[in-house]
Amino acid sequence: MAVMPRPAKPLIRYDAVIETSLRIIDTEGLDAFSLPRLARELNVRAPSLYHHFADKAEILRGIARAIVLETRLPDPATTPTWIEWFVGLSLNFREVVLRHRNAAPVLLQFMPRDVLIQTYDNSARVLAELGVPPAQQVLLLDGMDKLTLGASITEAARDPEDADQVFSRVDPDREPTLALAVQESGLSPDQVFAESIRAFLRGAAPEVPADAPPPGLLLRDGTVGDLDTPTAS
Amino acid sequence: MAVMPRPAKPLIRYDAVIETSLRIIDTEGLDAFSLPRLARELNVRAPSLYHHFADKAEILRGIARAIVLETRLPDPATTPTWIEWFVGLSLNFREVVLRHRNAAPVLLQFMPRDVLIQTYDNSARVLAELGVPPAQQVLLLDGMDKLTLGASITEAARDPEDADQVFSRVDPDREPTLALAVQESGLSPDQVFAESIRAFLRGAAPEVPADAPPPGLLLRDGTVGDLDTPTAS
DNA sequence: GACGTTATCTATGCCATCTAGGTTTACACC
DNA sequence: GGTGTAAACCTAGATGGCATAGATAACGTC
Repeated sequence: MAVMPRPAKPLIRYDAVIETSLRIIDTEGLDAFSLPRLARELNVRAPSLYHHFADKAEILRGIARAIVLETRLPDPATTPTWIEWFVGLSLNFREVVLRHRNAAPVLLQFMPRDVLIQTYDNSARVLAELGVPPAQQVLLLDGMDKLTLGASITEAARDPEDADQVFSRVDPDREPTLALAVQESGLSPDQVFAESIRAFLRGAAPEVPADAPPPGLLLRDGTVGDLDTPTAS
Repeated sequence: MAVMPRPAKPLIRYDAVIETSLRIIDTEGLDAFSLPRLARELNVRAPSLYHHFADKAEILRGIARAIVLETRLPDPATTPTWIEWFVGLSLNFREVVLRHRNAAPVLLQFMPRDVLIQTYDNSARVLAELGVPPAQQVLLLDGMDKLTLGASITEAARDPEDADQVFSRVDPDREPTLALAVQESGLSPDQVFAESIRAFLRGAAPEVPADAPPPGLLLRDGTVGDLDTPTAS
């Protein structure tokens, strides 16, 4: 049995590393994800990874990027109004984050700015088409961004046990008003989130008719960004 | 020089541990915070900390709690409307998080539910006083929560270099619409955030007059929760 | 004053990230 | 087709973090 210092074909591919990493995090949790653990999955030794990545952070960056790129843009043809188009986009993003809830801290730390900027520009064009003046577009984009990111990341970080309740562990004795509100509401977290987006858009762009259709022309494809190899920042 | 197994007075106090930890994280970053580093600051050996805390996570929990408890409630007497009272509360929280921006990941992972629940109940009473029906209170509270948390945590995680811009690193060539929007806006992140809260509240509670004063009666003190020792969950 | 409890210590185990340096194969070039 | 250089893996090990085990001395109580 000879040693094995350089294989005929490379054993380590960028995409496979990211995919495998994400699978480990999804199934075993973020704490279980280590370079030895990843290397074992790839039938390779841990230090070999340093030939392809400068450090662990670079792998985590790739993971964050892959997650965000899973987000799909809604089809304007099937969304009745511009508000519902944005609601669909926000719900899609939230769903992607919750699908990889164990990676939420990674996403927070390595949020890929360039990918998001592309989406924002896309959305800014949608708003411009609707007649929203440029200065106001910032408010709408930033607010939706913060609302969506906040909802996705905090819900992902929560105990999955009580993910079906909007507010969990409310004591009716010590917090009677809140307990009553939760009881009366009867909405799921998804519904509350969607309704939050609608409320924000109504309040932030009252001059745009709520039943205006989404302008579908300028959307290029179904994904949030291009899937090329990550551009160096 | 004799060994020193039990001092006349305990060298390690809970509050001092949390304070010192937070100071290290604030000044040197989260990566620099380790038990040996903390112990050195307290003139003590690292394993001694395990006599007061079960593990490192328990210290981090204390840190997260201390941060949230720094948030002060606005004085209803000096806020003209109910909307501005909530804007003030949200701005206060955001300011606290940004003051400890290095601890944002800790805050995300160890968000002290019980403290927040108290604040929500407090806010629910404010809304009830304003005539908002219970079922709608959930939408308002949850939306503000997500907006505030999202804005605070994502802004804290950003590079402080470009914290003065709402969207940073926008390329006018590749993202012309967004670049124009940012240029025309001229608002600081604080202003955009405050305006987002206002927009959301207008959209989510259109039936409450925007100029209604804040009901100040039922607020107990100036802090978000009581400062007692942390209750076991 | 004896004795259990408390709060520190030293020593050590285990595991993670990352670096150093070696070895073999692939590939470009003459 | 031989030869040099770079690519892609390996083993070994340095460093440092979290956590446990067990020893020791002061305190408080009876």
